[in-house]
This record gives sequence, structure tokens and C-alpha cells, in this order.
Amino acid sequence: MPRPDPHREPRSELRREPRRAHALREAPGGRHDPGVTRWVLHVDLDQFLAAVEQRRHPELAGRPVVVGGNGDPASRTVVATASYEAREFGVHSGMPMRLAARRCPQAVFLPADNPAYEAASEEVMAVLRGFAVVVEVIGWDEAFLQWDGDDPEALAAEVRAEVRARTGLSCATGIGDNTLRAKMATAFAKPGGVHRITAGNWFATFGTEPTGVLHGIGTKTERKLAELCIHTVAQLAESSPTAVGERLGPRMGPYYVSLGRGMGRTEMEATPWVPRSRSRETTFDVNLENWTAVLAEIRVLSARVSGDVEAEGRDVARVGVKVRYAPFLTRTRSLTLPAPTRDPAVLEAAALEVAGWFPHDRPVRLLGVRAEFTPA
DNA sequence: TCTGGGGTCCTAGGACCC
DNA sequence: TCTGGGGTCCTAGGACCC
Repeated sequence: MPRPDPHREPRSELRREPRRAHALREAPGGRHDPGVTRWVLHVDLDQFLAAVEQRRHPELAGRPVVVGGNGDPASRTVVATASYEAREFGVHSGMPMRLAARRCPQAVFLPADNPAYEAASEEVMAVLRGFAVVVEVIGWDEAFLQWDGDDPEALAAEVRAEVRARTGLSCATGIGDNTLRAKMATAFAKPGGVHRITAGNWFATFGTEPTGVLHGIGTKTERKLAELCIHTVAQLAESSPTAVGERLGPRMGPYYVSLGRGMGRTEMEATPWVPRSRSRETTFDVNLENWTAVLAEIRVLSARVSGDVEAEGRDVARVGVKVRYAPFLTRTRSLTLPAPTRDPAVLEAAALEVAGWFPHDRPVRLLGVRAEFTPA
């Protein structure tokens, strides 16, 4: 049973789900025209970052490539994406670069070039929008397609061929009768294939699997569910939403039960995502020992965030600072601005003020600055 | 396996007001 | 003087995802 790769590129969609719990119920048809079925396709690019690098550096094709951080395998960063060749050596996303270098010293280590990946992602999304489908982008390398028709495998094959022809990139496609099942199907489709999961084979596929296989349930939640004697997907599906809610929260509890039942959305949202916040953070290869250095770094991060805010062209309502002390104790503080602004001087002053609230007396491993926008 | 960077949303407690 | 309940805002932390 392939467990989905826990780390891949940005832009989460999971946390948008609970709010829409009312919409999680199967659409009262999913069938608008008789004989035509609503399908969701989850298109997921294979080893995206590594593939983009291999595409622009053809000499890297077929070689182990590891993308992450600043590309220095000795630095305190982790692997963002490993090519399939590198995965053969046990290198995978989320692994410390140092360990990756030990497992696969002959790999080519490259720094993450986010603008390049954003551009490549846009190329792919443009191809997807060329089909008669509703496209919901959920990350650099992922999108849901909503489509009413009879042969989703045929559509998936067309999509894959077109993406390959127009961008040189390979993708896998999960097919489902909702977002969750499509997404979960993709794990079986990788790399480059197609797999279909619907209400008809949901429990046959996942019923006896641990709850942690579900997209949206991590190790912490899996453990809490186990304390309620809920171990498998089928057991979760049969659980009382209110009982689970008493333990895991009034929204999340019922949401988890719905996941066990394989529920998901059937309507995609094509309108572009509006970011809620922008943040920048840095982990230092050598911990910062003095507070003057900390404040200097806060200024640097604040300026980067201000640049992002300016590019976004929206006002900031709140400024937050994150401090991770050695060895790994993380604290966050934040402040609502007296009035929304995008003035870099005001944002910097706020970040410095918040930073001043933290204990000054321990080595600092990471600093971060975050700006939260006023609601659009 | 000493654990990145960039995000989203939920939860819960306290402040404050009516 | 003491008490209530509800609503909203602010804040810190937690969990999860790519």
C-alpha cells in the first residue's frame, strides 16, 4: 500500500475542508444529466522540482538529483524533492540534506529555485485549463479537475499526453467521485499512471488500513483516535461524529469521520487563491548567540516580507514573529497593528517590537517574520 | 534521521462589552 | 454590590499539508 509522500510542494487545501463540512456530503446527484457522471481528477506532477531541473539541465536526466534549501548538502536544510534515481538510494522529501548526502553522495545537489518552479507550474496549469474542465490549483504540482463524462481514464490519458507534449513533464492522475478519493487514488497511479477510487472500492481499498493513511490525518490525530479505540479507516467511518468531536474538537471530529467514509468535495473552485499571509524564515547553520544579531536578522526578514507584501499590493493587519531556540523549542508572538498598512517602516517596527517580547537569553536556531493580510 | 520553508485552519482562554 | 450570559476580538499554540 503506497503511503502518500508526506512532503511535497506548497499550498495546502486540507485546512479549507473543515469549514466546508456541509459541502462534504456527496452532491445530491453528482449526476446532472442522465447517464453523465461527475468525476474529479487529481493531476499530480512526478518528482516535480527534480523534473524541472532535469528539463533545463538535460545532462541531469537519469541521474540522482536532490533539490532543497541552498543546495549545500552540509547545511541545516531538508530535501524538497528527490528524483526517482535518488529515491533508489533511500533519499526522500523531508530528509535532512546531510543524511541524503550520506546515502547518495554521487547525487547532484541543487538549491531550490522557487521562481523557476512557479513558472513551470503555470505552464502546466495553462495546459490543464485548455481542457473543458473546472481547474482548481492546489499546489505547484497539483490540481483537481472537475469533469462530467463517461470515460475519465480516457480524459486522464489525454491530459497526460498533452502535459508531456507541451511541457516535457510527466504526471500521474487519480480519478475519484470526489476530491478525497481522487487524491488518495494518486498514490496508486505514481509515477505516470492512472488509478480510480470511488464509493464502490473505497472500503475494499482502505477499510483495514490505519487512519493515518487518510489525507488530513497525521501521526498526532492517528494516536488520539487510537485512544478512542479507532484504529482503521472502517472503524473511523462507523464512529459517531459527535463522540469523536468531544475529543478532537467540534469541527475536526466530524470532519475526520467524514474522511473515514471517503467523503470529499465534488465542486471545484476555479477562482484564484487569495493568500491570507506571507512569511519568511531562516534556520541558521550556526545558532545566533547574541540579541543584536537577532534584531539585525529580524530587519532582514521584515524587509523580505515587505517586498512580498508590496508585490501582493494589499494591507497587513497583523505581524508575527517566530523564534526557534536551540535545540528545537519554537515560540510565536504576534500583534494586531493599530491600522492596516503596507508601509515597510511600520512593518519593521512592529516586527522589532514583537521580537523584543521574547526571552533574550538562549541560542536561536530559527527566526521568522509573518504578515497577515486584511481579509480581501 | 537532530528535525526547511511557506502556508492554512482550528481550538481555547482571556479581555472586554452589553 | 453582585451576578448572568452572549458575542466578538485578540492571542498562542497545535496540527497538517506541499
